[in-house]
Amino acid sequence: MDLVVSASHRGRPREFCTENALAAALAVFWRKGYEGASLSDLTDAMGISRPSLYAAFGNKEALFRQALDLYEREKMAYVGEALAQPTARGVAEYMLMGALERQTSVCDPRGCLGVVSAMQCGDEAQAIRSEVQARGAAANEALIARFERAKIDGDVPPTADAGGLARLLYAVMQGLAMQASAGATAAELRSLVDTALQCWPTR
Amino acid sequence: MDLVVSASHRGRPREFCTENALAAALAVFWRKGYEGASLSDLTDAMGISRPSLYAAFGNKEALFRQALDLYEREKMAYVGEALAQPTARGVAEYMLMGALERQTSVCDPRGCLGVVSAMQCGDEAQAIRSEVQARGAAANEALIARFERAKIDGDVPPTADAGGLARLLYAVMQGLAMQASAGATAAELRSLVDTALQCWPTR
DNA sequence: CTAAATCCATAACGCTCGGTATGTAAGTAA
DNA sequence: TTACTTACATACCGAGCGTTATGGATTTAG
Repeated sequence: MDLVVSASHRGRPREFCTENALAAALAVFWRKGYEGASLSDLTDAMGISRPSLYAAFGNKEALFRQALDLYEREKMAYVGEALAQPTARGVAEYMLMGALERQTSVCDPRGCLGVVSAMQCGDEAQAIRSEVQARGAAANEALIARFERAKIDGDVPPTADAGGLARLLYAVMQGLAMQASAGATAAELRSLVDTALQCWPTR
Repeated sequence: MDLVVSASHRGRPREFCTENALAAALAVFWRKGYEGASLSDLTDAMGISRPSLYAAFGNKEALFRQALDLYEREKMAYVGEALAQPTARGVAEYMLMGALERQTSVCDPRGCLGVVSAMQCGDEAQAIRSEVQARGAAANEALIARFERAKIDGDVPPTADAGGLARLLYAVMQGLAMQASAGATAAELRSLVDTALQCWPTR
């Protein structure tokens, strides 16, 4: 049990940047999903060999989890900002506009890593599926809590269903991601978001 | 080129019912998606051997298409009925209630065969993905046309965006299917649908 | 300079995949 | 019965999967 974690670089130093490699892996998972991304796809995009991948990241599942962390940290930051908006409508606006901006970005893949990976049903990927679904459920819970608070704030009518509003908003965002990855144009996605915001209550 | 299609059963008759076998295959595809369903999964559920499957249905892709036809014919019939409703709100109500009923059925798998299969990204399954997306796009176009007519009927305000309404409704249904296959309870799905209908314009 | 440690490259492992060749059983038509 | 047609059962194919064993290259520690 060697617990020496000293950063003294003994032995040959690695020849690639793990952060860049992880970003490349994220792009592959994002485009193809967890099971759709083969190790050859990953190593090709990362520019490293299979043993290097296993030495640096553990295995495919661990690599995916790290890519998912990076994705949430860098690409889903707007969700946290949305929850901090002062009104329920502001939350919905920030969420939908953030999602629209993300889905119409020209440099990132279409679709949502969480959405595409949560739909994978392979027998072996059940753990991944559960993990992604758990993270989505946590975000949904945060949305519900935010709308509950909005009821107290008088921000939405006290008869409103906070859980229903949260799940509806979440469903629209999931559908937005699906239609984006199905090839909808930016104008079509924008019309979807605009209409959703026109329909959103308590303007 | 033997064009004799006479139903004279020459040779050994097959020992299984193709309709039952196709229904069993549909259940497997529905639960696991196109790529997630292996030939072993399919033959086990259908109770037939691999060569029998290929003789009766062609190959895995052809089998999926036939299962998809069966699915649309038997499980998505409510979409056509929805489009025939007299008002735009009636269309939305019928669509969402039909989807809710489907997703909360106790005898069928959760989720939507189209949704789960459209998210498969494997290199080989691109044709399947395109096929499913094309069918979804056709349904979306029908929805758009229906809401355009609703504008003429004075059913929705003339300033409304028919395309936006159609894509929004479609997105809510996609999100509903996703949350259903992610394990949401019937009550949660019902709250989603109820809230969506409360938000729907021109009540 | 030697020894230990760490990384890279190649190739292989066992497994599952979709699809098929082969031989036999079961039915009809003469 | 005899010939022919069709379906079933078994076993196999080549390819791709995630993972790892092996050996050489490159660095630091003593």
